[in-house]
Amino acid sequence: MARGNTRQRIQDVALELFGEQGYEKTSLREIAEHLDVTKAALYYHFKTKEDILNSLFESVSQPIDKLIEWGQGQPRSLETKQEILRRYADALAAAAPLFRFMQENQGTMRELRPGEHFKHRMISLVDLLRDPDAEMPDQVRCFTALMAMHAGMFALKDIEGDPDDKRSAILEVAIELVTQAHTGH
Amino acid sequence: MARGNTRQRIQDVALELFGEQGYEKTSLREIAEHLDVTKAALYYHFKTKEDILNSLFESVSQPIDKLIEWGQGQPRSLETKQEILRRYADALAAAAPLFRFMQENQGTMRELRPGEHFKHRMISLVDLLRDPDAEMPDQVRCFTALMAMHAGMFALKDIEGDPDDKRSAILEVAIELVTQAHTGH
Amino acid sequence: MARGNTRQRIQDVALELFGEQGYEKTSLREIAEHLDVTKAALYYHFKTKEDILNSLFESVSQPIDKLIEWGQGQPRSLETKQEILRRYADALAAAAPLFRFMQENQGTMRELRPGEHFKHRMISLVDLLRDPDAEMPDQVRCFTALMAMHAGMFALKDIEGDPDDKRSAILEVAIELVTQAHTGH
Amino acid sequence: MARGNTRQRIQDVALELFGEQGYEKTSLREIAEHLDVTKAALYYHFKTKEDILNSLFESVSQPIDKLIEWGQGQPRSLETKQEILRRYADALAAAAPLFRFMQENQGTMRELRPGEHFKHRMISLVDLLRDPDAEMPDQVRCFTALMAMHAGMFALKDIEGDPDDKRSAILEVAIELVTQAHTGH
DNA sequence: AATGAATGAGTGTTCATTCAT
DNA sequence: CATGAATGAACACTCATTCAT
Repeated sequence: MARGNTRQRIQDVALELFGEQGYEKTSLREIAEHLDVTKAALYYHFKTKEDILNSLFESVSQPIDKLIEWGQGQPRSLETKQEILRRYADALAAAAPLFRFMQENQGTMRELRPGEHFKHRMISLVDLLRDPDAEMPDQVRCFTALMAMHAGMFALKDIEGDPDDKRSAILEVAIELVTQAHTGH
Repeated sequence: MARGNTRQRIQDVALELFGEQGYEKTSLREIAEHLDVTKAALYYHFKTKEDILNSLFESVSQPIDKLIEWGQGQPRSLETKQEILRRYADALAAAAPLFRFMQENQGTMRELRPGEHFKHRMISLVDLLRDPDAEMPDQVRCFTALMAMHAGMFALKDIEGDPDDKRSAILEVAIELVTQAHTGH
Repeated sequence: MARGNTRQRIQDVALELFGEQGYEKTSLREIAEHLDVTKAALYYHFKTKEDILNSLFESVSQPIDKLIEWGQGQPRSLETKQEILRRYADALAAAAPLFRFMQENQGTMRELRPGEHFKHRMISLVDLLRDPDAEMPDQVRCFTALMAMHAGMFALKDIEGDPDDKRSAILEVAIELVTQAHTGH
Repeated sequence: MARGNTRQRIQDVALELFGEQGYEKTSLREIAEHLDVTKAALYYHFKTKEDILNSLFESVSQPIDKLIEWGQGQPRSLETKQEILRRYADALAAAAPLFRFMQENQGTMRELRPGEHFKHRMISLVDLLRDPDAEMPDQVRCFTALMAMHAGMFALKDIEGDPDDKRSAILEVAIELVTQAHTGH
């Protein structure tokens, strides 16, 4: 009945519940019940609750790390910056539930390992977009471009319209912001 | 020893701890210990833990409600929209710790009363800024303007620079976004 | 506004709530709220919660004590026994809520002072009705006569019929039982 | 050390303590201490405190339900009614502690599930004994017959005599009451 | 690969009671 | 005659975690 996919199923259910209710408010009992196994079974697959959370980030970390690596190897041109945003939008869409979770649990993330890592990645990303010698408003534009993508992906439900339209509109605005920052107004 | 300021002190400590550790991870025991009173004393002043949180929002709700009311009484001109952003920036600065808390506990807020209220207020605010018949990217610009102010106020610590500079840069970018949306490119 | 009747009002509300919810499940907070005073006010009028309960029994003790005294001064005739039942029925009706409370809180009563007292009174009453040398079934009849009056007064709600009819029917059955016991079949 | 009998032991101790002190006044801590386990262990076996109580009633419900069912399939003759009382006496004796608990916690029972159930069973039982068209005193006799058995089983400690004698005397009186009701005086 | 049974530390909440004012 | 403020002890319940089987 139960094959070697239990680990994966735990991750799926955990992501779903963490996203719906938050990390703290989701208990291992709940996860276990959703899977129709005992709590102890979870401990066969993961050492702690935090470990389950950590594991969820492993899959999403790699694409972003690669994106950063790629960006660092490119010329700091406008085209590069725009491409970074496009690729980041794809990464966001590919791991939407996890980003949604992070968005809603920023506080919890702050004191967890993956939170630290993610923060560093975000800083690296912003650093690829901004020019450290530019005026403050241009710095803010780059920063805002990323923030807007995060927030927009999930909080735009309250505005009517086709989801794909929204997503491409967000990307358009983000690119515009970075372009303004790059060209200097 | 016991003066009439205990209620206020509870609110102060609660805001501080909720902000630092999140609502769920902050226990009433902790709050009580910080105040050197017993947990039961908290219950003399507030009916539940959630009640403490609710009370924190009462002070911040009024200014925003007034701002919305003011905006609804104004012509939907560019000047009005810019003034709304300026006033909102002030409200944000005046209740910074609470906004920071909300930013980091979005998930928790979602299922609490003040969260619901706040969401409605945000929608009302966006509605004052955007033109419902405009293109999607313009809608996104208005939405982004507000989001940027929220996120920027707290997450900009990782970029060096004078806090006041940052704040005014954020406001500048937000105003710019709304201006673009208003003028139609 | 509040005159010297607060003590009485506390007793009234306490009797009502103790009866509805039981002694243990009724908190002083509840009583105070019903009266629109603070808990502390209750302590001005009564030393403890148990004290409130005790005070409720004072008014009902006297009539029963007098009944017992009266019975002990009478010849142990059938007429006397029947008259005891009649008078007891009146006492029961006069303090119905309190008897109802006792009926439903026998366990709690057992370990409280008034419970002890009441038990002694009941034994004295049975002793007035029964002949200690009679056969066991006759003893049981006398005992049952009293029990029936207690239980019947409150538990007969589930049978349709006029309350007065029920009460007089109960008394009739009780008298019959005691008569059978007295005459020896 | 840990065998599969813990659930049963919890029930045993709970019945004992609920009976001695009442349901409300018995804490889970106490039960746990009597068993030398932690409170949390109780929650492995039962979902709530009320659940422990409910479980105690499961064993006693069945015999009474069967008795009612049996009675409903019999002719409404005097013999049937007498047999019902006899069988009910046996059920009472078999689950004496639980009935004693109910007797002393009528108030608590009133608002609990098993209390509701039990009340319905009692009504069904009385309905098997009484003739709904009979005079009120005859109805009362049937009702009293059952009440007497309940009360008598536990409250007769205060009269000297052999317990078995008492029990059979109670049954005798109960049968007599129902017989009078059936024959019409 | 998983369960059954349990734990220790904690949670939010309620209670009867006290006492200075 | 009463309140405002507080306490200490308890309560039902939940949690992440452990470990023998």
